[in-house]
Amino acid sequence: MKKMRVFAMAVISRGFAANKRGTVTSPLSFLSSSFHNLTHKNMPFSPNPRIDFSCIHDVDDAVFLFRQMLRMRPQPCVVEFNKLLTSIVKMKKYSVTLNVFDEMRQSGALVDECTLNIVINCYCLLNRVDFGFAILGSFFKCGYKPDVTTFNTLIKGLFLGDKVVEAEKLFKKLLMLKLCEPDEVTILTVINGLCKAGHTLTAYDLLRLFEKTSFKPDVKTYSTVIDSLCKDRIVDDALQLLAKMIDKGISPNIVTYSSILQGLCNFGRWKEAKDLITVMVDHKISLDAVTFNILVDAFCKEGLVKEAEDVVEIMMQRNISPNVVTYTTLIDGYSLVGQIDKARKVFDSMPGKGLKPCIISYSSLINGYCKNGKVEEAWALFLEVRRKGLDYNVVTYSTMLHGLFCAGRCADGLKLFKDMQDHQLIPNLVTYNTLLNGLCMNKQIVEAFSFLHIMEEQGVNPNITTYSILIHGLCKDGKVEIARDLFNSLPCKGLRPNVQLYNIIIGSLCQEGHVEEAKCLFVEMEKSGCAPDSVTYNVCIQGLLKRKLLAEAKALLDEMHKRGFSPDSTTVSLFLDQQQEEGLR
DNA sequence: CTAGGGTTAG
Repeated sequence: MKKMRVFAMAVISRGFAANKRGTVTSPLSFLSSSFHNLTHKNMPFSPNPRIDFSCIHDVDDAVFLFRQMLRMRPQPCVVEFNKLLTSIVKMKKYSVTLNVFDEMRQSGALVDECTLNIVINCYCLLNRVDFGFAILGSFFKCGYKPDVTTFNTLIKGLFLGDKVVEAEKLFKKLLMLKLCEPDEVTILTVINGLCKAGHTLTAYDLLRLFEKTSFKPDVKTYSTVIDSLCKDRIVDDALQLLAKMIDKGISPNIVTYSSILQGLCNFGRWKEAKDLITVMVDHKISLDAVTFNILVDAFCKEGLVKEAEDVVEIMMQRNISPNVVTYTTLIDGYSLVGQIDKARKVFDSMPGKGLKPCIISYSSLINGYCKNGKVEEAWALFLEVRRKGLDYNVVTYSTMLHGLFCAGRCADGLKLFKDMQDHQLIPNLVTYNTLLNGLCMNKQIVEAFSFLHIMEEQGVNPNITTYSILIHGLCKDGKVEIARDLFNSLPCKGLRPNVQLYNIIIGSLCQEGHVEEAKCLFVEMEKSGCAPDSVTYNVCIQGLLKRKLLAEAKALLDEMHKRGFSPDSTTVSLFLDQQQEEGLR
């Protein structure tokens, strides 16, 4: 039935575009018009039918309409086909778009530069920029020239595929060989690509370079770099760049301000954040849902859920509806502070507000249950995802994996890991670290090391966390010697130990009685610019006390106090035990 | 609404 409706609407809009004024014309009036007018678009059955795309609601509608278009005589022009392809791209069904394109070619329908650019974009979004480049051949075959859109899309595709160097090369080639005239999208694509690849400072330099040329970066480009600087924790540089863009006469918009706001909030610079909001209001930039969600998130991350709720309240007072992201952020916030019942309540309240929990809402609540030791509830939710027809992502799986291992359910964890790959989801670094940690916690060190090799084979590079997990596992298993060797091998792998790792290894060395070596490492970590934290002092003192080295422990305790740290409860009770023993003697 | 672009959640 639905298909019929789609077709009928398409035909109706095709047929009667003419005579909108409704004037009555003499039956003979055509005699007075020229032949040119007879064939013009005012005729009832125009040679270029216009298609009504508003009837497309899902991908099936689009494909159905496409098949109808192929059969129409005269056939709709290429522009109409391009509109159709675009509608499928907007639904993120890139493979379907490519299939439709194939059918177009097989049926002999015309394609133009736009069509080919749409196809290249699909390949890029499917992470197959190589096929995108292959389409360049079609351009030449059809007698078309790739244009600035083509190159912008290919550059984006290279960045998406992590081919940063190649992307830069293509951009340079574009300039040197004058393949096309770069525009503001080109600049943004390159700068954004660099930022997202972690080369914020390169992007920053390039931006400053562009300022001096005729390629003027626009507000989007500035905003991208500002956002990246904020995420790289260099908020002050972001603020400077903000001042510079204003200097150049480019007005920051809501996006620019939101990025800065997020940067300030995330680093606890609340006062400045408040001032920024005042500036925004002065500039008549009204806060939108995204801005409010940033504030909700910032409060939640600080554990200030009450304040986060207040922000939501203010949002509603200002007639800005909290959305799925807002509530998902709250779920995450409540989960973080252990108020899992409140998290659940927020989750359950969503449908009543006309909002459907998305996969991230589920992941957040699953995470909340796992972190609060309620793995059964987490598992029930995990299964519900499938029933609701939502697609799992890597995070959902990694979260559930973490929960299962924490509950000691190793076999289930391994099964889930396999299940994830059966669902075509590719484990990332976080997944592997979760898996390794789970195995190590459950004393399956050998198994963990075998997965270390698998991850390397899969092209997932272990980071310092990966090795910290393994070293921790070895230490807990009493294999301090092997742990130390692995620790010493890290610099060769280009990895620098962090505080957490030093704490693990120093703590284990102390416990095993290698106090001298632990002390050496303590000195070494300070020399390498890695400042000891309160955990470092606690594990060291605890190790010394267990070895009955009371005097040395006391000396370290003094130093700890001088640095503004306090001993934890374990350290304190160990001290008391020791002093009691001393007193008894 | 014929093609390519920046910001929010785990």
